Amino acid sequence: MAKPKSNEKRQQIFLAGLKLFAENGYSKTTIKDIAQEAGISFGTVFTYYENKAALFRICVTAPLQEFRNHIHDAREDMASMTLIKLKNLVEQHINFFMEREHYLRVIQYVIGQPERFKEIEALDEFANEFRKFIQDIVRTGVNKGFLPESNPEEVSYGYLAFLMGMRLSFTDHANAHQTSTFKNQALRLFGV
Amino acid sequence: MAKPKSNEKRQQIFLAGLKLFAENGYSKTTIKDIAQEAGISFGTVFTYYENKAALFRICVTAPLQEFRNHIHDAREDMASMTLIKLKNLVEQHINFFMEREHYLRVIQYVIGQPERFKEIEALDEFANEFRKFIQDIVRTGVNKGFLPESNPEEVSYGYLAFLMGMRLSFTDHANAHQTSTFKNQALRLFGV
Amino acid sequence: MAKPKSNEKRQQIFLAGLKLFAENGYSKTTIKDIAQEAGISFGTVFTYYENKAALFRICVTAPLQEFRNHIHDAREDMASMTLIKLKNLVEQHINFFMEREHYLRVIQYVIGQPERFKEIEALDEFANEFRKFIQDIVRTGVNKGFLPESNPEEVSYGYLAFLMGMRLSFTDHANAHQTSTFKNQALRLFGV
Amino acid sequence: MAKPKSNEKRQQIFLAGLKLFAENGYSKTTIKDIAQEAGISFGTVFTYYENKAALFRICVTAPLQEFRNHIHDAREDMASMTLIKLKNLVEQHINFFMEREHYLRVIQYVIGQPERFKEIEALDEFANEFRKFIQDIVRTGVNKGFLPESNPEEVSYGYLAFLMGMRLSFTDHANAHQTSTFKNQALRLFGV
DNA sequence: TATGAATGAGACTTCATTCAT
DNA sequence: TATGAATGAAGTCTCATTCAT
Repeated sequence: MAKPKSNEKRQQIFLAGLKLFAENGYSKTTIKDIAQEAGISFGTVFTYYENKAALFRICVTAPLQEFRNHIHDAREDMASMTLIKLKNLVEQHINFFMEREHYLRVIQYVIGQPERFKEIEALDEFANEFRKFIQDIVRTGVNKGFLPESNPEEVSYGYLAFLMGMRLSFTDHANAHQTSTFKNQALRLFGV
Repeated sequence: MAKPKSNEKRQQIFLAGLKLFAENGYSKTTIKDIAQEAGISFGTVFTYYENKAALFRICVTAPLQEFRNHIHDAREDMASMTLIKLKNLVEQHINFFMEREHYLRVIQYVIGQPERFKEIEALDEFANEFRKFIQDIVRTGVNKGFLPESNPEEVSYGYLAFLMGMRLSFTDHANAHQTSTFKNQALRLFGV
Repeated sequence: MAKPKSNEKRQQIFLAGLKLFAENGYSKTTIKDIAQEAGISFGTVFTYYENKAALFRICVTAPLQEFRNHIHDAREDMASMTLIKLKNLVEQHINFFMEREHYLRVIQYVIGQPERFKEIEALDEFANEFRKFIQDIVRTGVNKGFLPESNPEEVSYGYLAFLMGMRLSFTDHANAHQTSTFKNQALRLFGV
Repeated sequence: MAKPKSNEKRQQIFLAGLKLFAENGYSKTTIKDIAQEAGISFGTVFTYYENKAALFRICVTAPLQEFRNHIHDAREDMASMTLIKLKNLVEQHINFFMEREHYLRVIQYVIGQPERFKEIEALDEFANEFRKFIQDIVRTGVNKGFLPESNPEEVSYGYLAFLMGMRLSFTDHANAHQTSTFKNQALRLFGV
């Protein structure tokens, strides 16, 4: 039989893992910690996930779908893209990446160990998809005239670099650094 | 008389630690791994560094001085800053950050766990210093007229974010991604 | 439901620790040795005791209660104390100390390193209590006339010294040395 | 060639070892500690003693000669033994044992591990010699009439037990406990 | 399904010993 | 002879995983 089990508990474990892996890295995070965070006994973790590595893999790959949905929603609107819409999109991206500090760290963890984690392929695929999307926007914007002449690939790499680096550019975790600090700069990468 | 402690060996251990901490994180990296990378016996590591945490601390803080020197050299030239000089500086920064993949990963590791690593203060201090430097450039550039009107603080945050994120924006470790891919985008953050 | 922690196993570890700490001292005794003696895996020791020092602490302090009970039982009889009863008590003490060779050695180990082991306070307290008890007996005996005039404090120190030293006065571990060898001498310390 | 070397340094190491082995036991005491106490480099210890065990062996056996001399001096006087002389002798013994707290602990350490230390034979031999001496005194005293009828063997065991235990009967290391506290009790063991 | 006692691989670290200087 | 850098055996302890309950 598949996995009837309690999906609620499975989700609790997942969220606990996501949080703790992000905060402490893979090795420092223990199954016991995760169980405690999820409010269950550590033995139960193994009821829902084969082992620690399997849980980590899920924690890395599962959230990508959320990112993807974010992109696809906007992609349908490509034909009707305007500068106003781009500005809104950039704001959404910044909020999205700023809020996912934990998850970004997990991703960085995996990028840094490509041989160790095969999940990197899923990340790679997502990054390609995201850059393609940005390149489409640039081309559309240039064609429509609301963006200056640009190298789409350069913009896509630069914009992703910017988003990935935002949360690393300040060490304090106070929420003093608002989206607004970064929004103007992000738009400059589009030449606006 | 016995052989004195060899600074060469100390440096070998340091470089091995820097590389492996960056690649695998703190916990996954073992003293044995470091010793092997450095071509010595694991016991020798303890001849040169009190313990693993002390070695890590050095790996985090020692390179900062190099960064600092980089900045200070340019700072003396502030009065004679021109667009050409800024372009050269940006190119240097990009090369510098792109080459220090290992070290950047260590820094990210520490930023991500501020409670765990007190060395973060040294990082904080450096980041402040770096941003101040960028803000000076922006003000100078605006005054001299080779940069458009800008918010110096925003530029400094955005530029640091960009530099920190560059190496995370692509997962393949091929050296296909040259400085040139990022240089134009970096300059855009200055409004150029 | 899982198996609850077994008090039996806890006791096995305790006894193994008591024996081996006594025979080999603290540092020479390894957790592995203790586990082997207790017939368990070394990891299990840490299920029942936080660490080696904690186990040692228990090995030092727990048996004191047994000593105390021994004393208190007799203390209730103080009013009806006679020479016959004193002789029985001394015989009990000698048997008790002779049988606890292991434990005495642990105590000696702690006494010898007062800065290292704070448990020494519990030992101190017990020693005071024991000497007080002996002093009561001496006073009672002198009052009742079955003991000659004596300095109660001197007797109490001498008697405790004698009991502590018995097991160190012969190096062979044969059981040739019976209680009887020491009983007459112990009574002489009471002036009998 | 034998061992010309510096006898002074050899002696320094010996004294340092005696002190530290006594204070901390065998395992806890490191060669580095001993070297530091002796004011030399730890490598030099190996110039004078083959290894740690060899140094320990010397620390256990060498002082026995001093004990022996103490006894032999008195033995020559056996014919002229009197109660006065016995009292003096007992006082000397008590002082001697009270002062050698460290060394007594080393001896206890060896007694407790008879299989580990072959030096125990030297200890055994000394203990036999000492008890024989005490037995001679008892017999002489009984013959001369200044001691009551006694079992010489019992007295010798009891007296040695008392001397060995004295320093263990109080945990504080203050010098409040003078010889006098124990002298009367020691004499009681002789029936005086 | 949920629990946690039992296990042992593997990490960090200490320290006796060797040996080049 | 004196030194201390280099080494690795061995100890303590953590923690992923198994499995009986």
